[in-house]
Amino acid sequence: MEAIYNPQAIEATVQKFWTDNDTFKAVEDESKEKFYCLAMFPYPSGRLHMGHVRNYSLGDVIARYQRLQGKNVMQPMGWDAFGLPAENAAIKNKSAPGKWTYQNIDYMRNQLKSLGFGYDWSRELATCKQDYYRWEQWFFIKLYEKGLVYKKNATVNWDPVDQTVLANEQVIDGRGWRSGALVEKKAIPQWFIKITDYAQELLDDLDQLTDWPEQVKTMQRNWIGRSQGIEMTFEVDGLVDGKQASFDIYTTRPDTLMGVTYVALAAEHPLAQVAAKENIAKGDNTLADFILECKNNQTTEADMAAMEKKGVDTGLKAIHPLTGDLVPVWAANFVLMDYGSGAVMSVPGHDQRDYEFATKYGLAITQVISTAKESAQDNDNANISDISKAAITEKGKLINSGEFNGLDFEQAFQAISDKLISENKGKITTNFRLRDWGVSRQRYWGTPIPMINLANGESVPVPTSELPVVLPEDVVMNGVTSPIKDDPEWAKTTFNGEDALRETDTFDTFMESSWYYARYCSPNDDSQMIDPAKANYWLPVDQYIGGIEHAILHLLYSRFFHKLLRDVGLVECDEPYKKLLCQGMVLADTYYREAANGAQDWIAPSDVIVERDDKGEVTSAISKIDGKAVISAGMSKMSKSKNNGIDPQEVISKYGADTVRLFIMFTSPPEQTLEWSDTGVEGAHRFVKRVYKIVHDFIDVTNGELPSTNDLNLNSAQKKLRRELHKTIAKVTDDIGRRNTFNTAIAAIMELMNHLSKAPVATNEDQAVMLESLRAVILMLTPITPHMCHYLWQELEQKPVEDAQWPTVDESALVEDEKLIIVQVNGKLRAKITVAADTSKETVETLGLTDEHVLKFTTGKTIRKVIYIPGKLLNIVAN
RNA sequence: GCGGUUGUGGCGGAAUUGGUAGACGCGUUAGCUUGAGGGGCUAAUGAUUUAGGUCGUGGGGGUUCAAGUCCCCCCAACCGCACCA
Repeated sequence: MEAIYNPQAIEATVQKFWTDNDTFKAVEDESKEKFYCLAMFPYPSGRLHMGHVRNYSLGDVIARYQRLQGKNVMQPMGWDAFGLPAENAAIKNKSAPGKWTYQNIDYMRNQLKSLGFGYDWSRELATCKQDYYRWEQWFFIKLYEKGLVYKKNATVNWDPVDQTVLANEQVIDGRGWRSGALVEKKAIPQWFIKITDYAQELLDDLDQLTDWPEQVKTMQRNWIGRSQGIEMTFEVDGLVDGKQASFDIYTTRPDTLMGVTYVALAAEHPLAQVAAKENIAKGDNTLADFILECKNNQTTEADMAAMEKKGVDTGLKAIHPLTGDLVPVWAANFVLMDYGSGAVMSVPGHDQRDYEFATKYGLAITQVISTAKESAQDNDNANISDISKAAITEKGKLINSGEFNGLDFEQAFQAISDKLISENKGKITTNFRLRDWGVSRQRYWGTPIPMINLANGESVPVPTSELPVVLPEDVVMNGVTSPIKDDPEWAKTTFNGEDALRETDTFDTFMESSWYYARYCSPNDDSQMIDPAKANYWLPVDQYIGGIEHAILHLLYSRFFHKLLRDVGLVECDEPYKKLLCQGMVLADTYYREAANGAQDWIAPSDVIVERDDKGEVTSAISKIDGKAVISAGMSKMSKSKNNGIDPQEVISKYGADTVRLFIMFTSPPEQTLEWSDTGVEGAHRFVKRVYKIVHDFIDVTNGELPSTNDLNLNSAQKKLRRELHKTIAKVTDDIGRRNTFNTAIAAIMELMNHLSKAPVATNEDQAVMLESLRAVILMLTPITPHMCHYLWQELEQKPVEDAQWPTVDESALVEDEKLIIVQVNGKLRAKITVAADTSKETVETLGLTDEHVLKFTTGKTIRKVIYIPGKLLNIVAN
């Protein structure tokens, strides 16, 4: 065994061993408990970034730990290969998205291998390959046949100059990123999947997910947004366009119905459009202009919330369904046609947005709810609700509401809905905030939607015998239009002998990522989407790991897809992911200089030297290149735009993959952000070298002849060391297996190592305890630094560590014969006393009360109370 | 704006059930070691102090014998918001 740790040589050798021996090939085996460990597959963007390294290190640590626990582990890997960046890169490089994607996959696969992740590469898949997406097309048709798919008009971002649809991220400050043109809203026909049919089940089944973070479940609950309310019809006074007109409104606050002073319609609402025409006829263009202006509004919720709330009176009057009063009908930019019915009732007295709107436009504000807060006699009046200053949004008793006065929220809900129902003007409904899933994208690099548009305007599915609808890969991107939309020949087809055109839209890439976890169970099956026997062995995924940014959309779509798969009989369980871990982002220092034009010139952290004072506090930072000062902007997410990305490849070649993995697992708990630190990496490297050295020195000192472990007679120092060892095994097992706090597990191993490096190895007993300890240290580190541990285990045991067993705790080693008791006076630490473990409560109290340090604080005072927490703490209350 | 999260030494973080705040690591300081390496080892390291103590977990209040941990109010930063993945 080499005396000097050489990670490059060890890692290459060990990786070859794993490949040659198919170490991580997973085979169904009913006799063993299975463990399916999955980290979210990457988008093949070119190179791995630290976020990937963190994600996959977490997965690999868990997978290897479970394997040492004796489980039959499957850990697959693949590529989320469709998406927008490939199109952008193809335009930039004048290449085809497919070619770029496959090159990236080849490069990144090698990077993953160099990090030593234990994947079953025989299960690798790429979503852009037709043997994958053909089953997605097949499944979409199944859903169509089940009535879960429909087509409707929906709004997209339209770039009027490039004549193309833009993704939200391609719209910057309301303008197209390439053309700079003001982006418009445009309604085009698109395909939707009825996720709302499953809204209740998606909500209810969150309760089954006991091993998911509470925050993710809360976010999903809020996103699904179940509410109970009333849907009612408002009639329009008089005739509109010569006809009777009405519109529907949903509200969760029917108790405030008597406070409605106006109603608001979306600018695109048909009634607003008609009113605009009628107003023009009367010479008033205000409404028409406003509707035109709203065409340029952004559609994202965040933009909507941020923008100024504006509206225009349509001139129409609606009839209040209970009072019969006429209320003005406004068109407003904050009401969206795509949400609900495209109309809202406005209660400025009890809704803050309505309040601001009414104040701005001089609309009436009526108070119909009185709260306890408001009537409280409180002269400080800091929290008193005052209708003259703001809306009262709390629930309370009804006032100014005629026959409903005095009712509370529940009573009013009941009474008002009863009345509306009896007059046939409304009904109680359950509403979901969740909207159906629009899966159409007007882009090229995605799964072609397997539908055919007939001459008569109808759409029909592609016959399954004609699947897959193949996406051509040998294309040229012009930067604007999708190649399959550009090519008039591609869409041409026939249906029942008649000429017809294929759908040229492609699927949202969330479609592919919604079922890949299931395809991994039978990735090469060319006769079916999923092999139910195999899927039912492996599923659900026992541990899923990914970024918190996927907490809502990906995880919700994928839960939905799983239920769809279940309902066509391909899988049995109700949920795809049993346990979920959401890792935090990876941050790095950021530095910049002011450029001449005032912009920030971002400087890579590797080009910066920081200077410190003698307390270790950072005083300044200078550039390595020119020695001049740079400005520190603190820590931010590693990104191209801030030029603060650390290339995993460079760190691996300098320190080895084991060091990178150890640093990442040690520096932060998994769900927190991780701050990159070069000195921290060096610290991790030092530890790896220490472990290597202690095993090397042990083998050296014992001359390869392992000590006898029978009939040992340990002295107290040896017993103490053994107690430390078994305490560490217990802690590490709990930290990795239950808590997923790898940082504290590693800290505990480091602490043990600090004891071990001071322990003697002179006698057989010394060596026996040391051997037991080193075996445990290697095993406990195997999930984290697998290459070194494989090598050391081979040296020590002449066997592959991957087939070893996780160490077990010897309870008898944990028994302590002495306890440290903390003695407090009035809750403040005053003394520490050591007593035999079986000392009685009375004795400890006497010892505590007569301790000289305690007496200093109790003399002249009366002892009021003595609290004893056995074996831990004694608190004396005296005054 | 809405929803979610986070806030502890010079820094990353620990404290799992309300019971010694600061484990482990980084940095810094001092010492030892001819030391082939991005060295090794030993020790110190929250602030303050009259050296008895006192103060200290984003800020303010509260509950308790005891609060980083529980409750109320506030502040700041970060993530998501349906066409980035």
